[in-house]
Amino acid sequence: MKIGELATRSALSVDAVRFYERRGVLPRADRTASGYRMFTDADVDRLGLVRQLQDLGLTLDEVVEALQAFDRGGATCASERWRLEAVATRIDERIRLLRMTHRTITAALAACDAGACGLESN
Amino acid sequence: MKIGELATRSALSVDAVRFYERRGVLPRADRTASGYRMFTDADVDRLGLVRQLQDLGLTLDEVVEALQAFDRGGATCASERWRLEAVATRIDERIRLLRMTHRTITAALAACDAGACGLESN
DNA sequence: CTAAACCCTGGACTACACTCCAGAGTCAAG
DNA sequence: CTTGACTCTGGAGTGTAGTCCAGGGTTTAG
Repeated sequence: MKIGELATRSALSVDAVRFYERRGVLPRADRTASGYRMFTDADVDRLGLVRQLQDLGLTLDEVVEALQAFDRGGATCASERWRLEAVATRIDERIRLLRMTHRTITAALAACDAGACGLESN
Repeated sequence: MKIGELATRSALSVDAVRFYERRGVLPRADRTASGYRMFTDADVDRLGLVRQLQDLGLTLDEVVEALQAFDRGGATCASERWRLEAVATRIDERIRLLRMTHRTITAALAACDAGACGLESN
C-alpha cells in the first residue's frame, strides 16, 4: 500500500509516517520505480505497537530500541531480553497505577451519587 | 511545607511546581509574610493525581479541567460528571490496550525461551 | 490530455511541558 | 553577622514529537 493508506489505517498523518521512517521507527520502505514508498500490513501492525509503547510513556528513541530488541528476536535474544522484560514490568506498574486512579475517580462519582448532587439539595 | 519539600515529595522540580501553579494545576499557594509559598499534604496528593492523569495521556489543560470537575465535587456535580466518566472510560480503554501489549511482549519472550535463544543453537 | 488526487524532499515552524537563568530577598546554623 | 541553602519573579531557552509548507513529479479517472 502507499503511504496515504498506511497513514489512514494507522490513524496517523502522512507526515508522521515519514517522520517515523526518518527516526528509524519504520524500516526504510521499499520504493516503486517512481519513488513512492510501499508498505505492508506488517507496517500497520508495527505502528500499532509503536502507539502502545508510546502510551506506556516510552520516548520514540526508547520505542525504537524496544522494537529493535523485538526485531532481533531469536538472534541476540538473550542479550535483549531485559529490554522486553523492562517494558513488561513497566506495563504492570502502569496498570497498577491506572487501577488506583480508577478507584479514586469511581469514589468521586459514588460520592456524587450518594447525595452530594444538586438533585434534592437544589 | 515550602516548595522544595513539596517538589522532593512529588518527585518534581521546584520549577515544575511553580509552573503548575501558574497553569492552575495547583491553586495559588498561600504565602508566608516574606512571600514564600506554603503547601500542604493535600498538594502532594494532588500532584500524585496529576501525574496519573498525565500518564493517561491528558494534556495539562485537560488535567486542570478534570481536577476542577473533581474539586467542584457535589456542587455542579451532575454537569461535570461526564468529565470524570470520560476519564474513567479512558482508563479502562488504556488498561485494555496495555494488557494487549503485555501479551504481545510475553509472547515474544516465550518464543525466545522456546528455542530461538542462542543457548543450544549457538 | 487534463484535472484531481496523490506522492516526493528538505527545511522551517509549532505545541507542549517543562527547565534554566539573572538578580534579588530570606532563613537557619555556627 | 556571615555563610550557604533556600526562595522569589519574569522571561528566555530546550527537547520531543510532530506539522506545515514550497516546489515539484506521478497516477488515475473521465
